[in-house]
Amino acid sequence: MTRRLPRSFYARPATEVAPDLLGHVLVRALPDGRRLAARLVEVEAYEPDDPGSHAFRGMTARNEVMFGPPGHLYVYFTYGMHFCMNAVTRRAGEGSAVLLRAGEPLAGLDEMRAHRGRERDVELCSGPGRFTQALAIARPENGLDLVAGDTAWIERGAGGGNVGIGIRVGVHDTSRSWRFWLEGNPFVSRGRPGPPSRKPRPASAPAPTP
DNA sequence: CGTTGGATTGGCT
DNA sequence: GCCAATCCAACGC
Repeated sequence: MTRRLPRSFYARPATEVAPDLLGHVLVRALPDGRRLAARLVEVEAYEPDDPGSHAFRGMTARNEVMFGPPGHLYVYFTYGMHFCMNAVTRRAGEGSAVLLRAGEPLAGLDEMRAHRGRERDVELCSGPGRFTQALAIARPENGLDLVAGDTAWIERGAGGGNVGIGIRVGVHDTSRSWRFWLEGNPFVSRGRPGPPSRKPRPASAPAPTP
């Protein structure tokens, strides 16, 4: 039996691949042979013709992996200090991917703690920048093959759980609710959007005075 | 060529 | 809740 997700899994629209990835397990093999693993609990889809996507304005040196064949890892650098990782979807030339935003640590937690400089489990992989740091994924890992490579891959997991759906973090587009997470999972990132967290107060009521 | 702000995080008010 | 950190891609002139 094969545990690794095949190329065909990724060769679909990102909006289909993204929710299907929840519950599967991202495995990272370090150069020294040690393995780290985390269950995917939060992802976001980025499609062609999607103004929120890096691929929207065409291929550049930065996003060229997004336009390559599916099942590869697209890693980019942002805010001058963080890396984010995506699984490339659709067919070569189409420019689409799924951002891996958060994971539940399963194996190699001590390595993750060392990479992160943090102790608590919930601070290891709960956020796109944290996730890449915990798994030691950066510029050199951009473009690696998740299907045929031996550096990182995604294995079938238990899946399951209710899937929460909301707008993507940092993308001001309320018409595309392409953020997916495992409802109630404590390892989901602190991303602001999703369901409204505060009840509206009557307009006539006085503002709360703390 | 200069400016702007980002698919973020962590620390401080 | 607010904001600095710190690089660089995208865009305007």
